[in-house]
Amino acid sequence: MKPADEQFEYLKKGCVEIIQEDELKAKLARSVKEKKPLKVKVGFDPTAPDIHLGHTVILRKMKHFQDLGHDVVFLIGDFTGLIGDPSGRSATRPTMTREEIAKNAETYKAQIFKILDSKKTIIDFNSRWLGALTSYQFLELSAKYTVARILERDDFTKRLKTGLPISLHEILYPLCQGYDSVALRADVEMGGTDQKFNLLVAREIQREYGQEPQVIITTPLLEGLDGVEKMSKSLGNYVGINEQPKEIFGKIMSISDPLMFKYYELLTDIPIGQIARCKKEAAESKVNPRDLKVNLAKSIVADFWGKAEAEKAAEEFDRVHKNREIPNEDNIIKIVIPTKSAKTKISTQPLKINVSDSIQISDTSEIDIIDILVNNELCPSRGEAKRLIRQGGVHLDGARIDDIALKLELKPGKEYIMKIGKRRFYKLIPKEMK
RNA sequence: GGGCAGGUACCAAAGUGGCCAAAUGGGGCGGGCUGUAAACCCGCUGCGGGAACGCUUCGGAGGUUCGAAUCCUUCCCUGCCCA
Repeated sequence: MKPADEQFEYLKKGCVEIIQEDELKAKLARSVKEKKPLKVKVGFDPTAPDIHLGHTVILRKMKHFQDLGHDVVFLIGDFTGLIGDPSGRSATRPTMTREEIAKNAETYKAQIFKILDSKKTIIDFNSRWLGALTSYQFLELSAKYTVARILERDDFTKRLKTGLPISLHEILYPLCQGYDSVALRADVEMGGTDQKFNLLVAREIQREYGQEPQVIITTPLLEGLDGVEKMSKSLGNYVGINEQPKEIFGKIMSISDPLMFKYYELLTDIPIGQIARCKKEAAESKVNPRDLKVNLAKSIVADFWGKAEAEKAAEEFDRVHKNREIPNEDNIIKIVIPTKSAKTKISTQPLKINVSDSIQISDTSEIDIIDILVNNELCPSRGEAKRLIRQGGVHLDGARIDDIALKLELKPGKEYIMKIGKRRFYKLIPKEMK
């Protein structure tokens, strides 16, 4: 094990706040002396098994603890998730079954080990102890804190002021999270800066239960693609780490220039000094910001998919967006269009084929363009399909389609490339049916 | 328990008997432009038919009316004040 002060410096990098620094130093020193690893707790919501770049900031920090030989607990808040997170709006959470939770946990595992060490990570569920509390014990827990102190929370105060509802169970949320730390005997808990309140409550709760309070470490919140809100799945401004390379690449390319530098800081290992230099050169037009963004996108894709995939994604992006060409074969979704030869007599009944092949067969081999769009779920409704065509968003083999009543005559054996919008490509494959 | 204010489309928010499929903003989508899926500009944004039109929408259920998001009854939900 490394000396305590060395560990401290390593861990401090990239954190927003450590409460208290001295306590962490003391804990590290004791850990070295007694050869006993620290227990580091980080909680995750069971309902969002899509890990995105925002999560990776803290996952990287967890990895650092692992590298230093400490025990990292990846805590899935299946109990707290059920009672609802106060930061969520008013939407009632659907009750999750045990199976769903287990399934989400598996999804987590499949993703987090792209960053964390699977051998060293302890995965736990807080329903294990919170679910086991008797109502008597639960009351006991709620007696440890006061309403006024809970309402100090900025989030609650705001809601109170603006007249938004706060449910009782939301008030209990921080207490439950605090009890997690008691149950785990956590030495350290990490979370985003938005978690600071909950993390602090946990310290109090631990004291109440006669434990040494945990050190809390907050990590920066990553802004989402919009550059305004924090990255979250529900806001749709996120990049999932399980997304396809070209998707990750494209999403990164869509961020604004100022945001790009923040991402450089939080999502790459490039030293701060070098980032500052790039920023300066971009401002002086010595470097094309686009190139910097390409490098960032490549670096992020490479983290999850490797260098080769990153290069491929970059080439693909250029092909489609810079040069306006047709994407690589692998990135075109293939749609089989059933047709029939004009001679064959056929009933007007739609044939039962595979779901994706649900085109209705017409009496001639002509097919309405709108049918193709709607029946294959490329558009949610006929109205929208028409709108799309009217606005010039549909191309077939490079030619813009401008007639909403257009009937296509697709010949079996040939293939057609259909483009919807700027970046959706489909290959239509007519197939003769008996 | 009493009083008051509210519940409108994906979200926020106008609309208080016909001109309301419902202003506006955000979001989303399409087009243009661009180093970019950025910024900016333009357009579209309930469903169905090519438009005229029809159908389903304004918390739920009933009712008044030729006609209701708008009026009445009742129920559910939210906030504030009083107890």
